[in-house]
Amino acid sequence: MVDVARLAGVSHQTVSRVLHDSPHVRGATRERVLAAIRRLNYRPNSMAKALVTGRSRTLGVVSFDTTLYGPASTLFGIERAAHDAGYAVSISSLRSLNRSTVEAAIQQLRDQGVDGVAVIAPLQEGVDALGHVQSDFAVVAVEAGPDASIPVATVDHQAGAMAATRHLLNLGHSTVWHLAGPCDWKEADERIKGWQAALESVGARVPELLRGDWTPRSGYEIGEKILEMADLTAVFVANDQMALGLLRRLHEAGRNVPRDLSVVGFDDIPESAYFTPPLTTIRQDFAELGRRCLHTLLCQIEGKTGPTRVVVDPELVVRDSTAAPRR
Amino acid sequence: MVDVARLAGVSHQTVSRVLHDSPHVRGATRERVLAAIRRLNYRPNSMAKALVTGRSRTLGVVSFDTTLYGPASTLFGIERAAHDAGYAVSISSLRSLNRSTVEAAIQQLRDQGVDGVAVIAPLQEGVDALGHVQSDFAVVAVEAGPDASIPVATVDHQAGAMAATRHLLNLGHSTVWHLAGPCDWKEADERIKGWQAALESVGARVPELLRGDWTPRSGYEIGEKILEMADLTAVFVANDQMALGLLRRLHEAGRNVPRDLSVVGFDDIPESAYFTPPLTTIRQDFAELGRRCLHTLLCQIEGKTGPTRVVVDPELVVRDSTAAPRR
DNA sequence: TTCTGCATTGTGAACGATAACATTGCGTGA
DNA sequence: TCACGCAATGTTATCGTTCACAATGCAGAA
Repeated sequence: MVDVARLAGVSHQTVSRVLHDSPHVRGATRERVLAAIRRLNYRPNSMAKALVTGRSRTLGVVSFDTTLYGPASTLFGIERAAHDAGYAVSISSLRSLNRSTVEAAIQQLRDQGVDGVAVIAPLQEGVDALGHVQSDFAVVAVEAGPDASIPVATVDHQAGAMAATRHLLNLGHSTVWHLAGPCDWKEADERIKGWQAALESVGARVPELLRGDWTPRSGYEIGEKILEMADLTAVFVANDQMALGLLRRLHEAGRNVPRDLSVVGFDDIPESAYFTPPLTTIRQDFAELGRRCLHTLLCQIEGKTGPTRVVVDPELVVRDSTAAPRR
Repeated sequence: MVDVARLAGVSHQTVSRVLHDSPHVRGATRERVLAAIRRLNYRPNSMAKALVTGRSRTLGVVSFDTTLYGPASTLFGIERAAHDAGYAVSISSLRSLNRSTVEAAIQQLRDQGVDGVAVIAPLQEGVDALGHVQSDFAVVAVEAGPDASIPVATVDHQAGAMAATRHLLNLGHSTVWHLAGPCDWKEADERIKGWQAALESVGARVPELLRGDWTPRSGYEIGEKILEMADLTAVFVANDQMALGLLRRLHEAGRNVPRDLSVVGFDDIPESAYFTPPLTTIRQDFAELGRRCLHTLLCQIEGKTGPTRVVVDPELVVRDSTAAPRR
């Protein structure tokens, strides 16, 4: 910067002013400085700037290391929105999600100088950790369920689950079974609640809950059980990967979906439309989630009052895995 | 830091020495300083440190914005390895991959102060951009094909394609068709080369190339063509998603895989084992790729001579989508 | 005793920017 | 004509570190 100043015959402060479009610079001076900047191929040092301003224009994202479609899509949604807002994004992906790992990740990002962090913390344990971050630091939780003590951005899993369940009930199924995600996952809980509420609202029986772990394998294994249940005509599966495993098991057993059994998934991963049969599912708009999440975070950073709770609506996508029950 | 120094009754330099485990500090002094650090909950400011040392211990990853399994897995592989090496990771995901976007992304990360970048640049255009970064900056290209002018880490796509093709030939197919990825992708090119080489090495006819765009949809659409080809008994598809689309189309037309037609994919996405039928495919070890890639990058940063070309071997996973041809 | 040498600690100047305040020069109204 | 105000620019301190070197104290050797 002083080199630029020298070449342009001004002080470094004037260079700084040109860089910030300050109105207190004469046109001719501005031109000279800009020419010098180009000539020397000068690039401002963002770390020096961050040191003095206390803002790095960098955001952190803590995410759960996974090949799951949801978290990865959310991460990219946030990155895109952050980039558009002129923020850089640092990531920290966790091998295991619990209070100490989440706290450590946040601390590490903070030490690194980020202005705020988004935590993709779908597990209850992850949410708990967030209650304890110092309140002078901007944090937003993604997918943290409805009762977190800090700002949250989330898809409305209950609404999605209700839409899925209602769709099956409307087709004429007397009740709907549910293959849920693992216990400690907030999204799994919310989807269970939505499913229950939909059944109860029409007075349908609430069958025993089935538990998977999000993997196709677990869907396949639960398929074993499902094959033995004579009265089962409709299943709402908590994600598309498990639904895939289930479809596979049913196919192996010679059961026809949707004739013998209707299946609805959740997520709408890119593969779902090409399953056998193409899967009826709930689509989540992760890009929108990322945008809204970022907005919340920026409001906190800038000290503005932003939304403390952001909810994105999911959407039912009807394909060929659902039909009226056989009589 | 001066607060800590004052509390411990030493100079800021001594605090710095304690932080760096310098041997020139008396045990008692060290203890006093450490106590002060704990007492004040002092955290070093990494940006101030970066400003003076010129190293930020942060790496950049430029990736192509996508939900594709490969790039996302590679990113996480790199992040994990970087984290273990004590480096933070900043990401910049591109909407479109061409020379100017790649150059801009690298420049932006550089301005941000990263010590080096890994570019996940599977397109020829992306690779071209890398030829022009200043040579004083550490860059490694991931999946950039074999002829790049800078260090490269890549899966051996040719070997993978050869393994897939040979597997089909060994089953007794007289030749193997290939549903390739889009033209400008290096991985697509390499897989084509491997396929051709495998066919030529046994004197088999090299059939007309089929082109998709990695999406399940394109696999489905090419399926239309494939249905009309009477002499086609085996297809090597350049990724699992397209293979899924193809399987779907074949299923709709009543063709049985593998009885009527054998299919091999590439990637081994988590869903592949549960396709109908479970897909024979080529597995890529993205975690290993990330590790090796990071090692190359760190060697450059530290001025050591590291590998200039890293190749990770893929692995054939045989499932149920391949069989001997009907006679 | 006095000097040398090493272990330990301190001092001041970077690093590259912004912030706050100081200075200069010029047009303007009394 | 002269003080005043404002526009344009310059000066100096500061952010929180590390680096290079200076200074101190004490033990052992001459």
